[in-house]
Amino acid sequence: MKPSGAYHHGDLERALKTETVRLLATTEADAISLREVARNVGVDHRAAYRHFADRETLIADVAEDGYCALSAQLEAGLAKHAEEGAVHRLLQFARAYVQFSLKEPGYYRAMIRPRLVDKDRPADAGDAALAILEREVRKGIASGEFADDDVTELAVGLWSHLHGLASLIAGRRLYVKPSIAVAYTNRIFERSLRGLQQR
Amino acid sequence: MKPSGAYHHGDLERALKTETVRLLATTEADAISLREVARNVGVDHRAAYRHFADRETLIADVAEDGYCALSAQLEAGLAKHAEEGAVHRLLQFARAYVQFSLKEPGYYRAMIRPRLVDKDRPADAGDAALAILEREVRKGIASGEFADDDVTELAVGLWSHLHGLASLIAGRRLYVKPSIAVAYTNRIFERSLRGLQQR
DNA sequence: ACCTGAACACCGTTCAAGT
DNA sequence: ACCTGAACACCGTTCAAGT
Repeated sequence: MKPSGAYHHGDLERALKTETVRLLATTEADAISLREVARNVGVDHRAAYRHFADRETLIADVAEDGYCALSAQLEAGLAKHAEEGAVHRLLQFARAYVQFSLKEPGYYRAMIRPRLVDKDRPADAGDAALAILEREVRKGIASGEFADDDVTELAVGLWSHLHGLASLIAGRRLYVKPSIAVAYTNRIFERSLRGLQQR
Repeated sequence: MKPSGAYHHGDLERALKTETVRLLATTEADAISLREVARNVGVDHRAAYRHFADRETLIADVAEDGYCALSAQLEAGLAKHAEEGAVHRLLQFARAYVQFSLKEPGYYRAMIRPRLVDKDRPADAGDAALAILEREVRKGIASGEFADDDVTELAVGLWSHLHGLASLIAGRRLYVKPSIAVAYTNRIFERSLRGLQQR
């Protein structure tokens, strides 16, 4: 909190997004207000409109940042398993995804928010993260580990399963002890993955 | 809309829930207000507090009704496949689940809402729907169709996958042409299910 | 029992004005 | 450019009062 009357001097956009993530870590998106975010940053709430079109855009921008961070984590994890087969790499992908959802609940909650409208949106960071998954699935088909089905359909299948698991936990609709959550979800994902394999 | 000044005469609780479902069919939960629901029903917004503790409870009660309706649909579908094996029955389960989410987006949106707190809640209608899935999985293990793993873990795995698929669609984060949505999600679920099978 | 008048402390958002 | 004073039309919720 800053003394009022002073300018924010610095990256207000960054500060507002960071505070939003901080609040989202413990609360759902509809329970936080633009005014509260601005108040906590020490700025009049109308200052936010200089950086974001509206409340929804603020959260959408946070989600975008979150998807970028997730992609980075996914790639970092995969880089450590460069020599492994597709199954191993996808299990690593799942581990990184779930870990991200647990360690960054603020970002994750923004990322899984329902979209209010299906607008003609340009490809976003969420698509980029899904593209990583598609790439790995494609490798698995090329290596003969997976059956030669539609790549997008396979990727969407795995993506939706991870989304389902992590969002049930993030939305408090499924309780899994945090200490075992990664192992638990990985066993489930592993079984799901088995269904893709060549037999 | 009724002329103001008159009593609602009738089941106001039912009327408020029905209107909430109607609004949720096209809008997200945080975009509808208790005042709007009451206004559309032709009643002062404070009348709602006679029936629901607060706005959140209204939506939670709608969700509860939705889970009851879903359970009924699931059982009705399964009843038509009484003689089939567990795999077939679970595919029927998946079809009924996805169909419900598509035909009743208002109920479904209420059902998948994040919980605001993890309170010590009594077993609810959502647990009952999951219990149906557990029962079917148990049958599959008993018949030797599925490997003898932890029943709850297997059921949570399938449940989360259906939830992930249907909620991505309901939340407009995944677009699937409505005409092929059931077939599409069923293929994905079938693959996931394959991972549970004895080999 | 069921409903509302009046009121409170909040929202998101806009416009015109300050530095 | 970046920020705010004043204002508007909304919220959710409570309390005391009407039929």
